[in-house]
Amino acid sequence: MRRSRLEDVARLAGVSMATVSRALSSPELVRENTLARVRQAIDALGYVPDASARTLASGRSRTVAAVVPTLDNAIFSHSIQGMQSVLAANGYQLLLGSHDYNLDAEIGVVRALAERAVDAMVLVGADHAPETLSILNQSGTRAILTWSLSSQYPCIGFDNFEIGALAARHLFDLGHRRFGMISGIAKHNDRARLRTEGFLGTLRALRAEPAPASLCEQPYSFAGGRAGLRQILGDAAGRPTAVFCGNDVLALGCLFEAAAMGIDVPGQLSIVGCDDLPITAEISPPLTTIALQSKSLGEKAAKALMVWLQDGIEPGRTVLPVSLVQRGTTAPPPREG
Amino acid sequence: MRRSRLEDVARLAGVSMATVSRALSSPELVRENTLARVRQAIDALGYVPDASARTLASGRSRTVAAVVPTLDNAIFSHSIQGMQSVLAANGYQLLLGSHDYNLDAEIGVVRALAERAVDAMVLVGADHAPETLSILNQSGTRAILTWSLSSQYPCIGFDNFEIGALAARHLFDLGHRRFGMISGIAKHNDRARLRTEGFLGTLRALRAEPAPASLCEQPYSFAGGRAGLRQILGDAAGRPTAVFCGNDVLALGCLFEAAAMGIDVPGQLSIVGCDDLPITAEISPPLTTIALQSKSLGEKAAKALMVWLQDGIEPGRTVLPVSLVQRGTTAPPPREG
DNA sequence: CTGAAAGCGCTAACAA
DNA sequence: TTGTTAGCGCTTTCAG
Repeated sequence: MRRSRLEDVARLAGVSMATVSRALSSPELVRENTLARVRQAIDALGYVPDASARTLASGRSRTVAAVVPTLDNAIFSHSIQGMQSVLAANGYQLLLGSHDYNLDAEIGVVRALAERAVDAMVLVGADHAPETLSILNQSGTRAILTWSLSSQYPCIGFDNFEIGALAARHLFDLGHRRFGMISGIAKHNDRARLRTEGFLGTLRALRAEPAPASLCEQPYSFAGGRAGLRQILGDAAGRPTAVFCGNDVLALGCLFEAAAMGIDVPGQLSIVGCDDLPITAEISPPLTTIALQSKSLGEKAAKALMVWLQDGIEPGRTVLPVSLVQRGTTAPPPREG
Repeated sequence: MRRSRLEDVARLAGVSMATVSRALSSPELVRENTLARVRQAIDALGYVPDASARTLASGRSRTVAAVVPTLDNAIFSHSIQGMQSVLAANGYQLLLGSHDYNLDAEIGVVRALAERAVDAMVLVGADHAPETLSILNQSGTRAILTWSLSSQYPCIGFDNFEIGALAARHLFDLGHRRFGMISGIAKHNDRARLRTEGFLGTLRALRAEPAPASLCEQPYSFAGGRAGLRQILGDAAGRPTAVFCGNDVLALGCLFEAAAMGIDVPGQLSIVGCDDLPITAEISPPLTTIALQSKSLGEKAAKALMVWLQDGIEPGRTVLPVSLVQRGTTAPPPREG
């Protein structure tokens, strides 16, 4: 028993294919009575429309693609979850791709997705291979950048420089003068780069720039945070009293390592993270972090996309607020002794 | 300048459309020389094939859909990440849906996805609305169940009853005799139900079944775990000395609440979780939990799907191993006094 | 090894 | 308000 088609429904309902098509996509154009007959026929046959035919004929796929570095980080899975809800509520589906922080891999993912004739694509960050952009261009796929800000493309994100600056000012104001930073891998990642620049630039202006030995890059994992702390604590001499981590996962790793090393937090060492993952408020001591609201980012990006696709209004540049949440891992530095 | 089509490539290369089509999907059927000319034309025009046309004509979309309760739980985002990698490596794309643990919402999601003419669908659990199954049936979409086991459908998952049993035996063997359980919401969730049954059934056989007051259901969140502990600790009289939580998020919430209440873990209370999230090994005390390997589940499900789609071999019923990892939150019960 | 031609199932003018 | 009809861009027999 083969899958039923529009024609079968039309025959059973005693109307034309066009009417069934309208009943499906613009019911307001069909008389009440006819509509009922069509719906009955659809139920009776268990008719399921074929999206590829619909896409081919209409030129719109009602599908949006999102390409993220990884789903293993809660901030991305949360923002995807937020996007997904909004999209589904508008009858759109989400195609997903990931590239594990590799912009060359991203090219292939974007190409594969562009072939799918998606109506729009969501990318993370402002760093992309030229080829990625040209594929988007040649296939005529609309794109929106998230997490970062851009002057060239529609975007919705955070001021990552300001995030670093916020951390710097908070720690400086507490009285710290010797700083360290554990950044994510900066290559292929403008968010990581800008946070570092914001942190260091602000400290420089305050005449408190850390020594290069107090800076390091680590992969976004607990292990990375642990290794980072060990690395920047190298020599006991100019040892930092405060460290800013590129995100909460690094900060948590750093905190765990401090505990393992018997370093009191925040007594001997202050730690600031970024993202405000739910767990950061629960552990002990709770983590001082910079709140980003990733879920809201996803929802807002999806909403902007819906407006773009449905009303043709291209999204501009939206800057989402960031704020430092002081909790238990920051305090004034220990007295020199 | 409009997007170029197969016909444009054919004209430029001086061959027929059929040859270009073959050059793309079965290059081994085309003479070396011709192939080169076609490839050159493709590059020159920046030709990107249209997947909807290809899908309509061939009946295969090279797209797989996954429907999960939520991406907010790391176990699902990890398994999706695992699936995604395997799929991408085989030239398949992943369409994503979620329903927030609501099986009625799942119907709509599955319908929307089935319309997309996906080649196969991955569902979570064995609990599904009859309508969900009939949509899959009528649209001829192949489906595989994950996380749970089923005798009716291809599946790859865990023996959730055994998970509960494992926790029960571990705690009983440590000497505990008064037990509590904080389950996830069992409605619409066979995993939660079976874990509870495994736990209670095993204790019953050991003549140590907990009182109903020591059992509760909570949403999968830290707040749920906290509320759960407060609830089952109600009366100090028959207060449990050990509690099994439906997953690690609940267990973590439970652990946080115990800390807040000044209850020593594991001195006064033992806690067992399930999932083995990375964080459970890092916090203090580290959580005793049941390891599930969610990423591997996703990869294996995707691989089974690839075999099904490419070689026509329907996957059977795969049971993935589970094992209890004893860490710091379980110990013998306190001495009565 | 290559070409011609018939659809795949649906939408969107245009007509009625 | 409804029907007729011509494609959408590609794959795939079937011939040659």
